[in-house]
Amino acid sequence: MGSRDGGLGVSSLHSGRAGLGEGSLAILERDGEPPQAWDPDDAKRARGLHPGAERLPGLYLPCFDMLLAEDATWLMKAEPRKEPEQCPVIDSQGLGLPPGLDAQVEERSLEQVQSMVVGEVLKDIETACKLLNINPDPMEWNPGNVQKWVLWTEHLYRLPQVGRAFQDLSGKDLCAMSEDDFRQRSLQCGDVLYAHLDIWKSAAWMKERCSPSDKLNGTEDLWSEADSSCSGQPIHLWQFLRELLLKPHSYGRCIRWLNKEKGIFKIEDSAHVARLWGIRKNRPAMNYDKLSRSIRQYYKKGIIRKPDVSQRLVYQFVHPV
DNA sequence: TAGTAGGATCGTT
DNA sequence: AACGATCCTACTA
Repeated sequence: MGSRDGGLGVSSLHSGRAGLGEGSLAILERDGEPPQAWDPDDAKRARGLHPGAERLPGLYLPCFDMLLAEDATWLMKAEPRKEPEQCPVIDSQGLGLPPGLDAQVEERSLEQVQSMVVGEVLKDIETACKLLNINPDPMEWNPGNVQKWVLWTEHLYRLPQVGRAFQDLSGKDLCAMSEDDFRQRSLQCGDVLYAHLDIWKSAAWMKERCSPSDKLNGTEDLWSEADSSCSGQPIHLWQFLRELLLKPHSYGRCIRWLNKEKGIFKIEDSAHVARLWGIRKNRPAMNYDKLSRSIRQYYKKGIIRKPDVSQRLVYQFVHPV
């Protein structure tokens, strides 16, 4: 699968920008804010479905252009294709550099941003794999994995519920579906799910390119951990909570540190955390009542306790990292 | 009303 | 046996 068009529908990847913009890239766009609630108009604007509508200034990053780069060493020398002036972070105006140098500085800075962005995307996928216990490559998913991924994405980005629209589909089926197929199954968020799946497909495609021969490549580390955890032991609740806490830009809306050094955290959205745990454990009936009972079992095991000053929905890891 | 605490029981690994 | 899910009663903010 060495060619660009090899097997994963790469030619469709450019439509994936919307997913990036609403997901992992949100950290760059919104400075640490967690993903925003789904808004059909936003989604359509970002996807350019309204040709006349302006894109929000600085929101577009040519991530997928980079994922498509011929050279797998793109992390070091990816070439920006267009619109560098739209980069949200870089502003070399006013540095007083000559025009040529100015453009070079801008390009180098853009490369750094691109590397950061792709790195974040890969880390997010790695975390999701760990939390969901699924393979990073959608082609490997069984129908249960697909269902998990759909549910997870739906809850993480607060999309409208798709119900059983994607039931009984394998990962291969899913990957073979067009954007229109997605829309037919879910009118409201089929296109957004399609965009998110595109990101996963691209990441798996990159992994395919970078391994197994290129072990020294920087992206390899990102995946090896995910691989080991996917095939490993069932995750414990306290590990699950810790994973969520380590990704504040994705999960900060439902759980966050109050004092990371002391291991004190607060569950901001008890129902949401319980739902995510339920998805992870294939327990649709999971709720906070049951989840909190499990947390309380940790008291006597010395894993989690209530802080000295007890507060509602606030717990403390006995042994902070 | 929602969260807290902990006993009891059951299923899975 | 460990772990967590489920159901329960009593209590609390």
